[in-house]
Amino acid sequence: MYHPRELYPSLGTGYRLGPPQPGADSSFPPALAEGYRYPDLDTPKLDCFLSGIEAAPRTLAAPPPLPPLPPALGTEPPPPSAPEGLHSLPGVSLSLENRELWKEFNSVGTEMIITKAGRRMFPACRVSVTGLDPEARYLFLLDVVPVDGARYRWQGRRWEPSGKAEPRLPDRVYIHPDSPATGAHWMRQPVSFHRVKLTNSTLDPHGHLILHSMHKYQPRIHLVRAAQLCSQHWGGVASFRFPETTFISVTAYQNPRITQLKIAANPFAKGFRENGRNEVG
DNA sequence: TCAGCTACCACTTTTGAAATGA
DNA sequence: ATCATTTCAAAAGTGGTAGCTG
Repeated sequence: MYHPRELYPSLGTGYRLGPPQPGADSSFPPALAEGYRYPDLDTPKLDCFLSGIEAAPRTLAAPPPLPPLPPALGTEPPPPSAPEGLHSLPGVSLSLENRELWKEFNSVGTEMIITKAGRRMFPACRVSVTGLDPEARYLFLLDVVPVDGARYRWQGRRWEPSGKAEPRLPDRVYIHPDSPATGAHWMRQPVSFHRVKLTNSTLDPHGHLILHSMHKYQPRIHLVRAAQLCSQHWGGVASFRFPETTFISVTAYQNPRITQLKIAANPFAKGFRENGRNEVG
């Protein structure tokens, strides 16, 4: 048993993404790879946790793009039983563990607070995985991508598009702190991304995922078969997204029903429940 | 003027080191 | 001496809100 946090103390944060290096051994045609970014290994932070591991090559192979994103928040029919995704890892599947909670939020229109210092997502993305090679090593990654090219505005009762989206911000990816770990490790128990933090600070120095406020986003989870964090040759890639995890980023909650749901479901907000801070008497 | 953002507040859970016990 | 459990203070995570800003 190894202890990833000791080996890679910087793991669990997000890293700036950059384009594939020329000459990378991509398994996919350039056209399909377009739009997908990879950890930029030039960042000092990444170099930091790479020290001590083998001198790793600097480019990761490219998975193909994901299918089109779902329709407007809160208006879509119930999602299919399986997440949409693309595989070069045959037999591997992911399921959203806290799907019922996500569906509850999604039925109202999920909002996620973003702050300068970084705010966790609630609900968090928690998935269980099957079909991995128990002996092989894998990386688990999470990123958040814009759903469309619109900015949104809360109009008292619903979210409505309100102009063009802000220019896209630098892509970052969150590397699950257990990465890399064996398939047996990942399949042993659900994989939680509850430590992911979202920020609206474009100059964020902490590696949090940078988003624009009042924009609609979709989290994606990527599973990469690779012995090392920065292995030159990926043994395969599977990318997943769950339509019910779509959300709008805000700096303050707009929909009171979302506030109620957050208070009811998030243990840290217990003080705001009726039998908590607001209790009369 | 006002929508959106920030800092701070009170409250809660989580974390980890120290103390204690077997 | 070692390991497991308990205790407790500090850190971190919540939404509310007043005030600021462009």
